[in-house]
Amino acid sequence: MSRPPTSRDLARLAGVSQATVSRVLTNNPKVNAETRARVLQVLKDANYTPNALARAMKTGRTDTIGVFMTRVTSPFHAELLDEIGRVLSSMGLHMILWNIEHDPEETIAAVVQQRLVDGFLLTSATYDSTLHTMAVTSGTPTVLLHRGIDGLDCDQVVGDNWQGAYDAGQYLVDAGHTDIGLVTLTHTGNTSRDRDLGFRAALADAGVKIKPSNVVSVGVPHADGHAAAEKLLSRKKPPTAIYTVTDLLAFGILDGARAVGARVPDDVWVIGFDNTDMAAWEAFDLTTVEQPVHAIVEAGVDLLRDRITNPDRPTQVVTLPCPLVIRGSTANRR
Amino acid sequence: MSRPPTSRDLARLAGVSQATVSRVLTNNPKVNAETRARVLQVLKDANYTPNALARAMKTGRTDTIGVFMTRVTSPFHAELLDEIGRVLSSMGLHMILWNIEHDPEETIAAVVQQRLVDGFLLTSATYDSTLHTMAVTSGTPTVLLHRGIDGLDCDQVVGDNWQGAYDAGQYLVDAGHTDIGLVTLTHTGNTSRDRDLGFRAALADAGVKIKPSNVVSVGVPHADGHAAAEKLLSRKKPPTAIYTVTDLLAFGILDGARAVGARVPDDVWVIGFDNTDMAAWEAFDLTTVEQPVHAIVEAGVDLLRDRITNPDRPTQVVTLPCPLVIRGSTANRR
DNA sequence: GAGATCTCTGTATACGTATTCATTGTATAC
DNA sequence: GTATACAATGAATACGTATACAGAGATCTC
Repeated sequence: MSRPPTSRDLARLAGVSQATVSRVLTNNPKVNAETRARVLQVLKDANYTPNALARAMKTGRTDTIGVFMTRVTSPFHAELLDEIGRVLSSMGLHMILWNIEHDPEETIAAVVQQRLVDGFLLTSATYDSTLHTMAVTSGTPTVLLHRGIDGLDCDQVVGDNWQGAYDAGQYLVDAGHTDIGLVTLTHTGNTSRDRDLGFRAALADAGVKIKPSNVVSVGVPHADGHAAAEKLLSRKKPPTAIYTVTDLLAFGILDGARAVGARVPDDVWVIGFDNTDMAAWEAFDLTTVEQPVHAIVEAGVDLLRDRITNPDRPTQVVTLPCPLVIRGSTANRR
Repeated sequence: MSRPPTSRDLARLAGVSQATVSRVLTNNPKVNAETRARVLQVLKDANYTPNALARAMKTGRTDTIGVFMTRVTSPFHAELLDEIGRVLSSMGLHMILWNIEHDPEETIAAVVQQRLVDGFLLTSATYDSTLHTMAVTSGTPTVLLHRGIDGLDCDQVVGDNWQGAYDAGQYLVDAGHTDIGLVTLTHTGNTSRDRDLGFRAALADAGVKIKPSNVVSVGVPHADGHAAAEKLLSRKKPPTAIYTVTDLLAFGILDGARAVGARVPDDVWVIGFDNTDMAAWEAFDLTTVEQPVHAIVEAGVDLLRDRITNPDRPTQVVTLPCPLVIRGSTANRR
């Protein structure tokens, strides 16, 4: 129990060379059926598992994927992480998880160089971070998931945030809303940007002006949505609908509405973005734009594995549709 | 860019032997100050990072901790994971995350043997799983976090679930409740068990009987809490308070109450367990027993690191207090 | 029946680092 | 002045695996 048995130990036990044991382990066809059977039996009896480090050092592959994420406690991110774990595991891959908030830049830079992983999944790329460029220039296979970077020569899988936001805007306009609140994020991801721009485009196309005072830029937490709602809804003439760029903010907005006594959807409609599991809870019953988490992760991991085996193929950007999911936080009242 | 530079490459560049470069890297004092400076300069210029695999193979340490968790999307687990990531990262340790639901038993067994990690943090131990025994008998340093196993010879850090539950029960009894619902979990963790037993003990000590029909056993998801609440509250004479063993179930119960038109706390009080961030949201405003996540993780990682450097010290079980946090889902009405 | 082909196995080596051992040069002691 | 300690470095090796290479039988071809 002190030292795990090595392939050499087992070779001795089976009366063959270490090379033959290794051949059995790697399913090398050039090994006699009887020999293979005998070796397999010995391996099984000894409950042997190859040393992953030695194997990785020799083959250059670790069967491990590095995942960079932020704010795991955010419902959408948790769902994304869960899905990534599920998909990687189903392919026999391990996952090392780094949190962009916690891990200092130099740690990340070191990791990118270290070849600890066969590839990276970046889920939280922002324009003011250098992580994605470090990853890409390191030559390690990398896929941007969920958040993309326009023009970056790197595989990317993103939702069609712009179109989803556009649909949400159109839905509000079609329902007759003209005084509409917009709660956006201050940070610089492509998601929040497109979810902002697409929404504005829909309103502009319909000739609906959005008042500057109806636009609030906030941080990511629930409390910020709460504060934004209080600000918007405690005005003399509050907007009749509020759209925001994440479900988490929408939950905050719903809570803020509760706090100031505004009824949803009677007094104000609320629309979020992500369609997290929680959006379907009675407490929120939130109309929201769905992100196809499963499809995004599936496609992303496929791209990554493909690139690992085929590093020189041209990069690819996959965009997946984000359908509007209508629930009780909005209601056709026209 | 194709092949990362090795210590041997840099040794040549610096005009020293590979051994000297290695000594510089490991802060070996037996190296001349000038030589060290020259080597460091070369390392820096080349932007060199040691190959983690080779280093791990030689030293037997990977600076990586394996974390086993389940249902990352559950709010409490997400918070726990986030905290674990923060603490490990602050100590320069990487984290490999496995999900007990997704990863098959044999994968886990292999991992435990592989020496891929310096130690394990198990956060979801249940009595009907064999994971913890596999980990412990493998000889790899292991700490049980959050969920413990009574009598297991293994370091453990858990909240005082029994006492927290007892306090919650006493609080309800003191407020005059006599018809109390209890929503428990069907699975076999020590957490749900103690949160059940402690609560019952408080009621028993106060001479309050708990009707069998008031006890519902469910699975973990929100929907199960929802269903349980509907069942309990749609009776002719529903209980005046419901206590449950996780916040997630409590959220479901609150939503179920909403669904059947029961007002909280006017018609029914609700108490959860965990004090997740969400419990403080207006939508729930949940009275709940706090789990000291930060302290649990901090203590657990300390124990783990201690055991890694000192494998033979006796095992230790740390129990941390779980205070009751009173919010709007209950109100003193006597 | 001799040469050729094929199947199987063992020997030797490499991955990149940390570390033991031996060696050189320098300083110290007498 | 030699003997000894010490500081600094290089050469060699080991971690455990995968694989190129070579060699030994066995089978086949004509």
